[in-house]
Order: sequence, then C-alpha cells, then structure tokens
Amino acid sequence: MATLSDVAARAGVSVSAVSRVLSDAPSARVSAATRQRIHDAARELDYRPNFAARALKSSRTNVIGLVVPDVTNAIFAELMRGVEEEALAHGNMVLIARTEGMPEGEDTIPRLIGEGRVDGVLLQVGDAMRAEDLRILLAAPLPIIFINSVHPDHVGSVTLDDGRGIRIATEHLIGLGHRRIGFVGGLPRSDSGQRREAGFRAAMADAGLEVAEGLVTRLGYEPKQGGAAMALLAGLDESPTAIVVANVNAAHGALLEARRLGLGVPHDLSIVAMHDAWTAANAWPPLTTVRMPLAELGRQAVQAILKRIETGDLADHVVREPAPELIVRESTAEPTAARR
Amino acid sequence: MATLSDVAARAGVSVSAVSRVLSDAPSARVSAATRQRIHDAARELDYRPNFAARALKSSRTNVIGLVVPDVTNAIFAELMRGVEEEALAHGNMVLIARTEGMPEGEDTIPRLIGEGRVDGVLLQVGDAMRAEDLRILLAAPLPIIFINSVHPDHVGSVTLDDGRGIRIATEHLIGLGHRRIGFVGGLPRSDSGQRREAGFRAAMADAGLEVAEGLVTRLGYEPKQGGAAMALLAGLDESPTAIVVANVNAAHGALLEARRLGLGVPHDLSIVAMHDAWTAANAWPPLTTVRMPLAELGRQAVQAILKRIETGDLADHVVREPAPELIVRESTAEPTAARR
DNA sequence: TTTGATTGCTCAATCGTTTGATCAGAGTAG
DNA sequence: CTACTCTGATCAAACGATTGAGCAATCAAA
Repeated sequence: MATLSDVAARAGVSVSAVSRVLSDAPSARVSAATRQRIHDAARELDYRPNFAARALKSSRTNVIGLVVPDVTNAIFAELMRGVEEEALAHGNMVLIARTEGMPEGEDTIPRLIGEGRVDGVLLQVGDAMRAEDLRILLAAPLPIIFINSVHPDHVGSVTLDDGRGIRIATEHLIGLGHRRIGFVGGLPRSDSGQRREAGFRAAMADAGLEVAEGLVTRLGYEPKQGGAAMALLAGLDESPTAIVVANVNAAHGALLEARRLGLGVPHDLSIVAMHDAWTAANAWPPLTTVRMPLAELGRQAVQAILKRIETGDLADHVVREPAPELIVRESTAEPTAARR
Repeated sequence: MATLSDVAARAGVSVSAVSRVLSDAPSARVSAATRQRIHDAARELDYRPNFAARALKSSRTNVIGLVVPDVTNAIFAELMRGVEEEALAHGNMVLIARTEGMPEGEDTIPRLIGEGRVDGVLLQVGDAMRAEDLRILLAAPLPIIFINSVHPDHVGSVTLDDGRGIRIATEHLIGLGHRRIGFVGGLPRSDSGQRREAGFRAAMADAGLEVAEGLVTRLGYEPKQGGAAMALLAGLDESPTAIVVANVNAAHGALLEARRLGLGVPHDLSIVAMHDAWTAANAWPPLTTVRMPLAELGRQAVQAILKRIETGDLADHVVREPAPELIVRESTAEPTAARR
C-alpha cells in the first residue's frame, strides 16, 4: 500500500504538503500546480490513508460501535441498514457488537471502548443485557447514544414514537369494531414496553373502552414469549376478540400458538403487531402491522453521535418522520357477530 | 486511558520492559519481582493496549472483515454467530460489510482493504455482488476465504456439504412415498446452487426416480423467487406432489404462494427446505428442514483465515461435522392416494 | 533600499507500541 | 586478575499521519 511519503516522493514535495492537500486542511497554502501534481500522484498510486496511523495521531477512528442484543432480528436489520448508510455517508464504518448469547467471559464491550476502537457507541439495550456491560459503557469516557430507550442518568438518545405506533394499531382494531382488545407487551422493566403499553391505554381510553387488566400481558418481545402470552389470553373466560402485539416477533409466536389452539386468525381473533418485517408478509395469514421508521431511527442515531463527537452537543430526540404507517394484511378483520 | 508509559512510570521501569512483559515476548528477560510489579501496575490502571498504535507498528489489526450480501437473512445470522464466537475466542473482532442494497458510489470494500482496517476477509458471495467489488477483493494483497462458494482462480474456501444436505431432504420425501418431486433451486450461476441441484439429482437417481426437467427451477434463494417458482410448478399439467427447496427463505415464499393458490401443505404438496432458521418453526405449517452446520461453517472460516494469516497455509475445506440433520415439522407428509 | 507581510513550502515533534541494539553489573572460568 | 558470559534491564528507531513552527523567496508599502 502506498504511503504519504510515496506520494510525496512521486510529486516531488514534502510529506506535510501532501497531507495538507489531501485532507484539504484550511491552513494549506499550496499553489494550484503543486496541488495538481499531488492529486495526480495520489491517484496514480491509489493512495489511501492508513487508518491506524491516522487514528493514532488524531485519536479518531471514524468507526462507530453499534451494540445490539441480537443480530438475527429482522427489526434490527432495518435499523442496521439505516445506521450503516448514514455512517458511510459520513465516511464512518460500523463495528457491530452483540450483547446477548455471548459466551461467558468474553470482553467485547471493555475491549471496544478500552482499546480505542470506536469514536462512539450506539447502544440498543436488550432485555438480557448484562448489567456489568452497561455499567462499563456508562462509565466510559466515550460518547454514547441510546437507541429507542432512555436511561435515567444519561442524556443522549434517539427513540421512536412508540406510543403513536401502538395507538395506530389499537385504533385500527377499534375501527373494525373490536371492544375486548388484549395487549401483548414487552417486559415491564423495558423502557419501550412501558411507552407502548401507555399508548395502548391512551387509545383505549380515548375510545371510551375499558382495559380489562387480565388482557394485558408483559412477557417479552420474543416469539416464544408471544406464544406464552397468547396461551394466557386464550385461556381466559372472557378472551379478547383482538390483540395488539407490541412486537412483530412476538406476534409470530402468538400466531403459531393461536393456530395450535385452533383459533382462526382473523376469524376468531384479530392480530395487529408493531414493526414491519419481511417475515410479517410471509406469515399465514400475512400479519397486519404498523411500520415504524427504523431505518430513519438508525440514521438519526448516527447523526446524533457524530454531532456529539464533533461539537459535544447532546440531546434526547424522538423520531416522528416518516410517520408510523398501518400495513393492512390479512390478520385483522371485523369481529364475528357471535364473539362481538 | 492509561498508556504503556503510565504503567511504566507506576512500576518504575522502562516502557519496553512493560511492553515485553505484558505481551509476554519470549525475548523478555525480566525478573519475577519486576514482572509482578508491572502486572500489578497494569491491573491498577486498567491498562489496555491502544489498538491503533499496535496496528500501526505491527500491521496487524486483529480485525477480520466479514463481507456478506445481506445482514437481514436469518441464515447469515447463524453464520455470523459462529464467526463472531470463534473470532472472539482468538482475540479478534469482526467488521461486517454488506454488499447488496448499498447506495450507489459507496466504497466500503476498497476502504476496508485499502486503509488496512482488516487482516483478512471472509467473503460470502451473493447473487447480486458487484463484479467490481469482487475484482478488487481478489486483486488485494490480503488473505481471503470464500464462504460456501469456490472461485475458479482462488484457493481458500470453506463450504458446506450442500449435496449431502439436499440428499437428506430428497430422501425424506422419497421415503414418504413421493415420486414426482420438484426442485426449487438457486440461480444457475450460483456455485452452491449447482452443488445443491447435483445433490438432488443424485438422490433421485439412486432411488431410480426420474427428474422431469420441468420440475426443476433455478430462480433464486429469496422468498419472492421461491414464490415465483411455486407458481411455475403449480401451473404444470403434471405438478409435483412434493418439492425440495434449496433455501429456507425461498421456502417461505413458496409456502405463501402455495396458500394463495389454494394448495394445502402438506396435504396437496409436501415442502422440505434446506437450512433451518427460527422463521421455519414459526411458519404455518411449520417447515420441515435440513439443518446445516452454519455456525460451524463460520467457526471454521475464522480458523482458516487465521491460519492463512499466521502461517500462509491455504486450503479448500468442506465442513461435514456436525452432519446435516433433518428436522421434521409439519410441512411434509405422505402423498395423498389421489395424487400419488 | 529597507521593512513587513504574504506566499509556498519544509522541518520536526508527536501519537502509543514494538523490537533490535546496547549496556551495566554479577557470576564464572581460566 | 582478566576475559567471558549471563541477567535484567534501558535506549532509540521505527510504523504513517498530522500539525505548529520555521524559512526562503516574492511583492507591496514606506
């Protein structure tokens, strides 16, 4: 690989001249002719700055860490896409670290921040994140932006308008004529879970409908947990005619369990889920969902962290555009007369 | 962050002594007492080597690049898990780069290799990888291991025993009594696609069954393409009673299309797919699949590239253990008398 | 013509590690 | 007592880029 001094030699100038021209430093006083020769030489040698040298000198790696619970998730995939695109657009790369299901004793997080590998971290806290890792991250002298969660002692987050998304889902069911509506939520300690449940309650209240406490579950966002919630709700004396599921992954589990129990969807039970993913379209019946601006969330998270790194500015921001969108597929319908 | 010289100062020794002790260089002649003081000081300061400085000096980043078509894919997720775990076990980190669906004009690949960000690259070639990116990768003076594909002018790959996997799937259908079996394959130019189709033909031949050419499609691994293949096969005069789908993602599309067409699975049509993923268990009916050792593939790919980096050794290797495993769910059954 | 400012560069230190070369002192052999 | 050989360290030069300081030449103003 060509170095700065190779380019300098070829252009017949000093290394510093080359450095200044190629990174067009404002303090560069270089004639147009020299400038041209430098650019030519760099192009001919296909010069690319060695990132280790640059990082060492400037203590900027142009890498941002994306710490997520689980890469498998179709939802994170969309988020990652936004993060990656925006990062790239600003000349940054993304180093992904997973927090769940890691072998015992691994130390990715400490290494990520301790060895100076990243300029900042985008953190999506999952249900099973180790408290120790979170502590280390918060204690680190490194910019951190929380994605879709807020932390009591930490300013700097980008979140979705979860309440609005769930409200749209709930209003869809209400509009179809459902009155006994259940809620399959995230874990109670989950920040987004609380916001989603609040959205559900608000929508119900606005429609003058009562929320039967037995119809609200808080088991988690995973398919298995969605299935467990479904089993719970179906076993009730007064089971719901429709459910709002706070996460599309849980909705898949719920759907599977409903089928196991012989419940026809949407005939016996309507299901609407938050977040859209390709799996929703391929489910049977295809799931009605509310699409949230996940890619935009990722993009704005990157903007937030870069701003933080460059100017020190810090803020909590809610992503409202593009607005949540109801994708009506085949898992929701009017309640049957018998069950209304 | 503490540096080597901070540690040296605290231990009352020179920087080089610290460096040698902490990276326990064989050439280090240091007394046990000094050694102890150095270790203590390092621990007290929570010293971690600055990775930029280390990379600059040793031209080793301990980062390996994982270049995949698409992170969304549940199949890659499993692969990534294996890659990540094995890399971590050897003190390496993983930088993920996506090749499909990237904005025009991005230059991730050239930057990845040109700026010295990675010690080597694990490359999963997808259907839509840009020829230019592939050319750059092959031309780069950087170790590259192909994952589940082989390249004519390149030694250094780790592949699955695709033929064996498809054979197991096919034999399952034959065992159930199916004789008119279709194949939903990958694109003809795809390396793995060819191996899978060959496995299918071999299994059929061994059972003395003929492969009707109209029953073999080669549209691709994506859900949409699986759906298109399904439409094609269902429209045939002599449609199959069962199909082997070369990829579970395509199987989801096929399943959806079958339902659209009013085909009952498995009553009218059995479906078995290669690769297992959580989506398969959550489909309706849950898909019968052949689980391939994807995580192991990832692990061995890492081993291969580290070996390549350290010793220069290069080889093409097929991952046969753990052996492909048939996961019988509910999408396969004996053919109905009427359609046998 | 001297002074001062401006232009167009180059010099050299520095970031934190690694590593070959060097060196003082102790021990051993002759 | 001299000549070696170890032992246990230190010195100093890289790696490649950035950046403040310096310097020679040119030009305008006094």
